[in-house]
Amino acid sequence: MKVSREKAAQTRERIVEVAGALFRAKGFGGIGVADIMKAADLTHGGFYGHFGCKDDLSVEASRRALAASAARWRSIVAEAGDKPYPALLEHYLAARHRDDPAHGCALSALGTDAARGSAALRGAFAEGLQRLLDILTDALPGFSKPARRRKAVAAMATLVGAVTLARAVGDPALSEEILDAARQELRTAAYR
Amino acid sequence: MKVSREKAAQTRERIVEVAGALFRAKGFGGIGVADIMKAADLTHGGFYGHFGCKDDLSVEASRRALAASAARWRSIVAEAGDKPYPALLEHYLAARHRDDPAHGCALSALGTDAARGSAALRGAFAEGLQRLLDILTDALPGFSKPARRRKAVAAMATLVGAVTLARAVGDPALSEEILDAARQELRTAAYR
DNA sequence: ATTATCTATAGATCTATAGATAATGC
DNA sequence: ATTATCTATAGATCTATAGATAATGC
Repeated sequence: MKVSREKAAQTRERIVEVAGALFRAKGFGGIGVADIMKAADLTHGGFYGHFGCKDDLSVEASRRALAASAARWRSIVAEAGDKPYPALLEHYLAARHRDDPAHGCALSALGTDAARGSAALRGAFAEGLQRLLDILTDALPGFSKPARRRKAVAAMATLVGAVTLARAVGDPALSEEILDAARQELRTAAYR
Repeated sequence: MKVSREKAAQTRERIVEVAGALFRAKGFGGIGVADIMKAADLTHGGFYGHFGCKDDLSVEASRRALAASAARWRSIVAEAGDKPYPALLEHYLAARHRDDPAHGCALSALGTDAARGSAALRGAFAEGLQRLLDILTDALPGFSKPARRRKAVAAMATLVGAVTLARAVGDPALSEEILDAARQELRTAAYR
């Protein structure tokens, strides 16, 4: 059942795409190669024609997911006019984002998992984080460039921590409170 | 090889303690019941005399770890004199904390894992978080009680996000930058 | 002829259980 | 007699590989 070279490249893309969502939803260890391949309508054994091992896919899927987040952020900035920063906050701290980790930011979906991952994986996270920080630094109002960079780094920590905690606690009221508090404090810190 | 009832209670404590460290270091799925028992100098089969299933241990170990963090925070506040808030920041955002997840805060060691856990596990995380927020709210200077609570929630998100990201990125310079930025921004926001 | 995909399986690991063992405590 | 712990194992799952199959592309 061989397919064309072009189709094979598309198959590979599909594996990366599907894996990105499943990893974010269930963690790197929470989903197996066989189930990823099944979700991509392929058989288990075919995987190793595309990737050397599961970790290689983890790295590539993380890279892809973080690059997709950066692209989304850029389009939000482009559409937000003169107040891109609050627009990014609303986007990241939305209940929609909290409730759909599979299609959201890999930092808040896989942050603590990545810390235990390979050097290659952590490299992908560092690279992806830097690109998000670049966008956030440019989106912040006023201040000098170093001050905006510092504010961007701290804001990124707040965003990731808030969504992580909002997902980790069962209590819906507490979950809302976390997102609200982060939104309000970040906005105040930037526009005081 | 039966032991006394008292010894058995101590055995159970030891399992919870050892599991708390191993879960924080390797994630809930990253360490098995057999290895936890081996680390506690016991055999695999003995586990099920103390706990119904692995998830029960996850819940109890998380509860214990978060309660230990709260106790540590209280002693830091008690020793910090009139500036407890900066003392808590220094403690949490220290390189020592980042580099030793096994004995640090469960929120930044297991945050994204907890989000995928059972309702009982997420309940334990919510309860543990509330106790840390109580301490942080009391430690914050000035403002009204509701404003301090809001600042505490946002600060907690920043702390957890910063340590999570500092661990997730391979790059040591970026890791330091994250901790420094969080420290500086949080202190400024409280004492301006 | 090459190669993308599939079938089948080896080998490791993980949770949970059953039954045996031996020390405690009525 | 009770029970904390141990030995042994069932059953499921997971990564990775080997070899077969069938469509592509020289």
